[in-house]
Amino acid sequence: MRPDDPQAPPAPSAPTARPDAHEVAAAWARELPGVPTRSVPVVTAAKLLAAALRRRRESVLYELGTDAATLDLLSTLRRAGPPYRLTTRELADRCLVTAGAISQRVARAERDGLVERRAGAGRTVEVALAPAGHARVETLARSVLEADDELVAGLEDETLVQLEDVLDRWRRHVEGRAPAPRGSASPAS
Amino acid sequence: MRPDDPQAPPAPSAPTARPDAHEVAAAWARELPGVPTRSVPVVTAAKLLAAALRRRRESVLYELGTDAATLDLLSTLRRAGPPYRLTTRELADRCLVTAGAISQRVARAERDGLVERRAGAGRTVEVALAPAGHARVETLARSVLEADDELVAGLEDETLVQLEDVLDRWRRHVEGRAPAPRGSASPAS
DNA sequence: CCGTCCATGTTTAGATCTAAACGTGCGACC
DNA sequence: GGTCGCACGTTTAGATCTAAACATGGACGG
Repeated sequence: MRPDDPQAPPAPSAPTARPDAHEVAAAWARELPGVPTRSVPVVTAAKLLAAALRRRRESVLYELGTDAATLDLLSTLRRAGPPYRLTTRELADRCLVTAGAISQRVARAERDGLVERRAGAGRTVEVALAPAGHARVETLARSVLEADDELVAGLEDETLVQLEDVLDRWRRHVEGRAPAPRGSASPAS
Repeated sequence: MRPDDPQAPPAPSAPTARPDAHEVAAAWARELPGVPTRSVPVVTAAKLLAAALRRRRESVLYELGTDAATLDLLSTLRRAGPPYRLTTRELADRCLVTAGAISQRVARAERDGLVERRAGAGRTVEVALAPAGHARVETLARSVLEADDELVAGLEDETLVQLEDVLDRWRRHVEGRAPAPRGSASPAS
């Protein structure tokens, strides 16, 4: 993270002509008759939604001078509550990435003065929020959660619960058909 | 892509203890009283679903000896129909990645004998499916679409349409609040 | 006590993407 | 005609992740 780096690249730019999922399905049906294309529109919709959420999150974070990986690290420490300290392994488990990735994230955050590393029991390493990191994550978390809140502002509580339920059940169904490795989605904010 | 590489890494492994989204929301509410957490469960659910879909896709492709980027390239050419040839720019637009990424994807695929590059009109470069690539994408597309079909096998057509509709509308809402840059989701198969 | 094994962290190699720096056909405009 | 500038494609630098190679502290069994 380089908060005030003047060399920082410009924020995300304009949208692209998006190929329509139904056209894709139609193209497959035309080119490979007999192949099942019923899944194409929904699967595509799910992917595009997640991509849109991710881009929006990144855009918000870019404005705040940071990135998703750093927020994930800091917010995991913050949510853990006092004394805001976790080992590399605990972080890896909670952030759903490998320990190697945490090691690198911590190195970057430490370089920026946001966290501190100290030896813990045995061979463990404890990562603690530094004062600067604590102040930082407070701002970031509030901004991101408030931004996210806008995304569901127009939705009834009941609608929200139903949507969450559908998405969760579908996910479990998908996971049931193929085990999930570590890494990928950061569930938190 | 290295179809039969004996040095290939093992396929995706076991699941990880997943932090519950409601617990995350509760933790924020506890640590930062007043911050809105209503969005956390749904946003998390959407991300995790997309991650699950992605992992499953990757797992299927791993079995078939390839990867998502290559499939995206080959299937975009295949879906275009005869003569199965597109310029770098057309590919970039349809695959939703930068032209630089396409250049690299094509270099890899060309190295594997799946596509061929030839000069087109002006400064354009045309990428065409090589015979091996054509045969390959046929298998890949069928396998992937059939695997995806299982994911929606238990769902009524009407349910599917409704779900797609909700996801699409939510995505448009999200995109309306923050422009989408290029790159990210591959919509196709 | 000592050796084996396991869990933990870090480091490195490799993959892949974006953004930006380049090099270059071509058409527009004067 | 000549020049300018755009659009295209490639290349490079930098970011970030996973998997694997390492290194090491502790526990447990003999």
